[in-house]
Amino acid sequence: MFPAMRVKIVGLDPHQQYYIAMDIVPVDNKRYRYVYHSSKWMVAGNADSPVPPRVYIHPDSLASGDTWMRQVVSFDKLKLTNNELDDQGHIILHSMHKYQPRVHVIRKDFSSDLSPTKPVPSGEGVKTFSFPETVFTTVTAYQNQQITRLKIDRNPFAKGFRDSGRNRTGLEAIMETYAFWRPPVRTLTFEDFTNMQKQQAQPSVSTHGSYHRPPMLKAS
Amino acid sequence: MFPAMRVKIVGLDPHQQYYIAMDIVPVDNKRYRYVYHSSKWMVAGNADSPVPPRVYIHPDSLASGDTWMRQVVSFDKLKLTNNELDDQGHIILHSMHKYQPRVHVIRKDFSSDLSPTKPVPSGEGVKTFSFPETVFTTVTAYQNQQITRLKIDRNPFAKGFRDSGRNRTGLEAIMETYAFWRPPVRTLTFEDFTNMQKQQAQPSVSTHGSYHRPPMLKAS
DNA sequence: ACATTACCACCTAGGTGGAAAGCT
DNA sequence: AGCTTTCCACCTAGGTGGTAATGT
Repeated sequence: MFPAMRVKIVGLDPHQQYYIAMDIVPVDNKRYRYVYHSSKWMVAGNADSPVPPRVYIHPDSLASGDTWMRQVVSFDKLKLTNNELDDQGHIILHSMHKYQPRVHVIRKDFSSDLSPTKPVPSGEGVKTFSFPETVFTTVTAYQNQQITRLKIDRNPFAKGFRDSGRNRTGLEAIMETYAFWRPPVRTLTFEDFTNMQKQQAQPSVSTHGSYHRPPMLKAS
Repeated sequence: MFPAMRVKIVGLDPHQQYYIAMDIVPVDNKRYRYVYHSSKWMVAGNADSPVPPRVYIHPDSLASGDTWMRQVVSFDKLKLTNNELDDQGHIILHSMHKYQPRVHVIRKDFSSDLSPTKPVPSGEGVKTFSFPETVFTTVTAYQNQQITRLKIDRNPFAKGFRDSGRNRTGLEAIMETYAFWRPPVRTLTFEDFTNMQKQQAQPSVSTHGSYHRPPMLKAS
């Protein structure tokens, strides 16, 4: 998944162990198509039947609150597929649907059975964050030349497609629309976990930067 | 370091956490040179002054006994250098000296301060294994065409130097001398850790395969 | 004389979008 | 017609020994 979600976490108990995981949930029950002349995604019927949900457990799991808070937690190894029979542990999504990634912070002593193929448990000891500006629409081929250009310009692995001599003003115009020229780091805030026993903390969530339009994800 | 040391571990407490680490210690106090006409390493004076010892902590650390025992533990990411000012965390060795790798299994509750730059602690809760057939002589350039050929034939990254059409009988002759046509997996055996409280276990060590001659390691 | 370094071509391994073919 | 798959060139990133230059 590119650009990758990156989060910064504060307020964990430094000595407590946590898993961090991501899943991706449908935004609505619709299927979409892209209409060229209006440059918009339009509803094109009801969603396909749901697929078995999967969870991406961050590879640094299990780690202490201290370890998690000292780094930017990046989900750049998370992979998407539209193959419902996938056996590579990738997250399975339908193409041409809208989705929302969620970040879960799971206290170790709470996670009885965290698994890539089971839904993330919920309750005390699990905090879930989602950022509305990270909603995206899945595709198998890009529908919009501006998205393609952004991918090529931002992703080191697409360097071979860069046209260094091309018009830069057009690019700058895109940057005004798509504000992730650097994929932003989001911040997940907890009340001090020490208080959390008595008082159910209300996590506050702040965001840096925003997607004014959903990035498209190409399934591979 | 190629070929990499690979070990199989049995007899750990499945629920106990362990570090696994490797260090490399001098075999003697001598410096060597290779004599072509006799195809032998000869003593060429006393060893250079020792360098600050370093420890390679296996990247899967910390893990449970269960996790360690389920896999072959490979040290293929361990790197050597002759640069005494190295800041990449590589193990520092003198060229043209003889060395012996050691594998350490360290119970978590025993390791007060395991660090890449501190000697491995010793005592109850730490078991150290070494295999005499893994002694090697360090070089900056290979001294022996047979070693070069083995490296090229066995290391996927050296495929570019393979001469697929060359004489195979010569190669087979080498295989009889150097028995690591596949780098062997060594077995580290513990008495059940559950007994270890009362009775100081005497680890028994078994080896599969052997180096009849030391492999040379090229510093990079 | 011999050991070491710097740079190189050549690999492994894997992440990109393009183009053409295939599917529905 | 629109979406998906397959294969490809082109990258990043990094592990090989060879070779020529450089120490010592």
